[in-house]
Amino acid sequence: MTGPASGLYSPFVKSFTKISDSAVRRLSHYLRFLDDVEAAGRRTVSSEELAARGGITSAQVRKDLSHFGSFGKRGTGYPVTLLRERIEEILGLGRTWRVALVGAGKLGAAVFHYGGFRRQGFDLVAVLDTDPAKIGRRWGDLAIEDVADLTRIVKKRHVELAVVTTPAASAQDVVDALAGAGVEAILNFAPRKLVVPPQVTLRDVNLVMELESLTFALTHRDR
Amino acid sequence: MTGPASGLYSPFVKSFTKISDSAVRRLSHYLRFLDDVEAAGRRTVSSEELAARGGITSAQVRKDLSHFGSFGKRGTGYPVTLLRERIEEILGLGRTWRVALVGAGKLGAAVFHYGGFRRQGFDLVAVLDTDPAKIGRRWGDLAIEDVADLTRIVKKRHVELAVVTTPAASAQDVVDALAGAGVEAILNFAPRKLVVPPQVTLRDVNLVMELESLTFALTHRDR
DNA sequence: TCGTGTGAACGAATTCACAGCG
DNA sequence: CGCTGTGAATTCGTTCACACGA
Repeated sequence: MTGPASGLYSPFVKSFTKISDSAVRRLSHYLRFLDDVEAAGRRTVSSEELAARGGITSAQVRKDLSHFGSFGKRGTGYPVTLLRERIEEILGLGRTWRVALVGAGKLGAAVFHYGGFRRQGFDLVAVLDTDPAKIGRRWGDLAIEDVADLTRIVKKRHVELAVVTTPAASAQDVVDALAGAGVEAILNFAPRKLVVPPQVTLRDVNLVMELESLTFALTHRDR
Repeated sequence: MTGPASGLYSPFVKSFTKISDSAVRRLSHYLRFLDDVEAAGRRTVSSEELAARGGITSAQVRKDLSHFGSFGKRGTGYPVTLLRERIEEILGLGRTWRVALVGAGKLGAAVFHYGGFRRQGFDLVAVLDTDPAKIGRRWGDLAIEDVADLTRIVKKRHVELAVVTTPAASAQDVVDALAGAGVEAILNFAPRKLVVPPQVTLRDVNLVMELESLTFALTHRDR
């Protein structure tokens, strides 16, 4: 996909190495809005409308999208369906991703049951835990398997992406195993700073950090 | 830095309205590292060490801290305990915060059982749900209560902060009620863009968005 | 005319580099 | 000497403002 115009779905002639994190998040935003708008039967949408949600300006929307091509029509706006497809493609959602969930506790269960998961192209192919009481139990059409078999399972099922919901203490061991087995990206919910080799993309979600950013805001806002 | 030495615990003569979000997150980072270092019995720590975790430079660390005063000693580094206390104070952790949890599903349970919660000054004073089968059930020393009583409960118990783990469909109603009852900050896990009045600070955690930022990275990294 | 696409201007955040203090 | 604290330089992200095409 990255080279000069091979056919069809390859408009990415530039390398996008400099797209900021916040810009990527905004693309996710636009995507969700486009889903709504499309469901409502609208055919086109303006940058102004895309911006209306969340403190984004229309110029920002246009700039974001212009990094990836020009999808809009002057005087009209953006065609809803096309734009949705293009953003999905940009975000890498034009395919399914094989995901493993490590940690079958309450948080793992919450992730597992979370609807938007499978629907959006994420295919959960394994659930792993260390607890003998949980191993073998069925979650939907998957049986919980032993973390001891992680490497074998990841390799055999070509897991590309993992969600880690283990306790903090075991998280580093788990990501070492995941990285060793070839997993390319990890979403970590364990409240622990993890070290991963450079070829692995890691993202942390940390409840305490989020709460602290709230208490900071409350403490320092001018009243 | 901060103006002419008023006393003791009030070095905040300037308004910190311009501290960036990422800077606040880094403060949380430093705090966690300081906890470790302190537990290990160290007395001082350098900006270089504080930076070592996560792609932060030592200059960044010094700059971050310098916004709030000068806590370090040249040639020596920062005194661990003092710096920890100061960062806690900066983040608003010098007190406890009264928290309500709305949504007693799997995610709510995960948040509830999350250890680092109560330990770090967050005092959970209510758990609410709509499900009659759940209402009345005990979670630890709290009974799950009816969301219909939210306003009364929030007011009576002086809830300042709420964590929303309801399904997407009910999240907006819940935050409307929370905001109406005087809650000042909300951490939202429901996958829905929420509207809150300006005096309420809202933070979203969205699984799909996090996954999309991973698939974007995987799709566009140069191999 | 309307709204995109985009250079140019601006502003915010990070890094550099070094003076100065312990 | 070692390491902080901080202006200056730089990089990065956002907003402005308008030419241009549908």
